[in-house]
Amino acid sequence: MTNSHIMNNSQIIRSERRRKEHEARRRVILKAAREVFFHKGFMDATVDEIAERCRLAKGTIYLYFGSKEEIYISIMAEGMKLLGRELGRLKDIDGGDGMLVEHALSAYYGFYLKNRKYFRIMFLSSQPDLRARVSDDLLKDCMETARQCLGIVGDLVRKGIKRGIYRKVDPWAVANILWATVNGIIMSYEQDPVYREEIAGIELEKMLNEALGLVLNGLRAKG
Amino acid sequence: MTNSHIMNNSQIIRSERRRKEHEARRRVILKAAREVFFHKGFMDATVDEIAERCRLAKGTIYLYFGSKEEIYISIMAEGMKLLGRELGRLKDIDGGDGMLVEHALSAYYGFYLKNRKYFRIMFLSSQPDLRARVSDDLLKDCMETARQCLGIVGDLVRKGIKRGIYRKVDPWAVANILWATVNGIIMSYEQDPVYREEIAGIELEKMLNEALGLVLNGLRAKG
DNA sequence: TTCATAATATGACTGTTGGTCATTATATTA
DNA sequence: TAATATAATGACCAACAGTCATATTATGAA
Repeated sequence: MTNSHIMNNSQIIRSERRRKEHEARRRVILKAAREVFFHKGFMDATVDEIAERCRLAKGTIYLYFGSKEEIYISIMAEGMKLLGRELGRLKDIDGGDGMLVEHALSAYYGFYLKNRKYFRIMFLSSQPDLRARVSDDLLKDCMETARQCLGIVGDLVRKGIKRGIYRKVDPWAVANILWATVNGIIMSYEQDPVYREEIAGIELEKMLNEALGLVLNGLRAKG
Repeated sequence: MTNSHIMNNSQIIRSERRRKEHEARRRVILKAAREVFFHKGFMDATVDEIAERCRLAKGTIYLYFGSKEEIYISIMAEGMKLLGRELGRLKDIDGGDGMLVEHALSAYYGFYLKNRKYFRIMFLSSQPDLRARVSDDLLKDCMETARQCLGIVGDLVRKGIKRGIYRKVDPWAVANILWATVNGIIMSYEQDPVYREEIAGIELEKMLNEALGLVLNGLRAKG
């Protein structure tokens, strides 16, 4: 008696292969989508162009993703994981040179320079009408990655407090504030680089450093 | 001999009336658009619905605005002028109580509570594909208003430096940093209030206060 | 008042695009 | 080899931004 729910060995192998093929297709689609979205932005990109670029029919795309928005946010999820890996390297920084949060900012800024385009997605992802067309699972996944990134920054702050470099603050709150500050400044500059330089008259890197300086000054334990 | 370029008195009066009627129509359209955009967001709103709401034909809308995006950003421009007026009240605060930047944050937060929806537009307006469909004049107008708002904050910082409350910093840079910080934090919370509370576990107002506290601590002259 | 002309408004129409689904092609298993 | 399950296709549909030929209204002269 064979129960339809129980698979034999070769069936397991096969279904495993299926899963991998499915993953591979997904990646192929995402690669094409990344190129198109990075080049055109969400609004001007079309699913047809993504399909064309990876030589699949449009219908096939929708076998792998629920909506244009779902593809878009999946790319953001990728980007956040990339950032997470970069920040992960900071885990065993010990702050012996008195620098802790500085390394986090530096890593984040480095990531920005190499992966500017992901930030556009991040900023657009705050729009509720876009989020409405993205699955809860994917959104949760993004949030979890964000939480991990924030956790790394928070740990650095915690380390600094233990070492007496920083005042006794809520590391978690400070991590969130640092994160938001940097994003806010980057958003200001993304807004429109031309006008922005006119308005602020200060280069992004200098502005970030000034901001960090200010916050750090407030953060540092009084000598 | 009458030159077609020269108008007599009644013609001038009439053309003046025309101009006012044109302005009035614009306002009517903007009011309807604001309602629709605030309710549905940019992507889910339709120009047809805006037209319906102000009882005009769609074609008429396009006599007054160049694109859906132009309407959207016009609403943002309105919002920024509103904010400018709120901040304008701070101009003759003298800081006798040792509070300067605090008032700016308080005013900005108050504006946010009353006019949340404008922030969604602000965050979306950083997308280049959207900006591409907005006239340069309108974008310049927005930037000018932003500059004025920042100027007010910058003046408060300058005042604080003169009074010896704050360290000698670049008031303009600090104004930009404060502005960006608050926007960054608000964006974090707009991202998704539910998840965000889960992640940060801290209320927006508390977070803003902590951020201000940190920055102010770095800003304050050492007693 | 009447008619000609200019200014303004209209909504049917067009092209584009996100998403669907009946059909076709391919792989698997008996 | 035939039957069945799985995956891919692209013609099709509905929705929507934006257009433009036509209709309506206001203006000014006679």
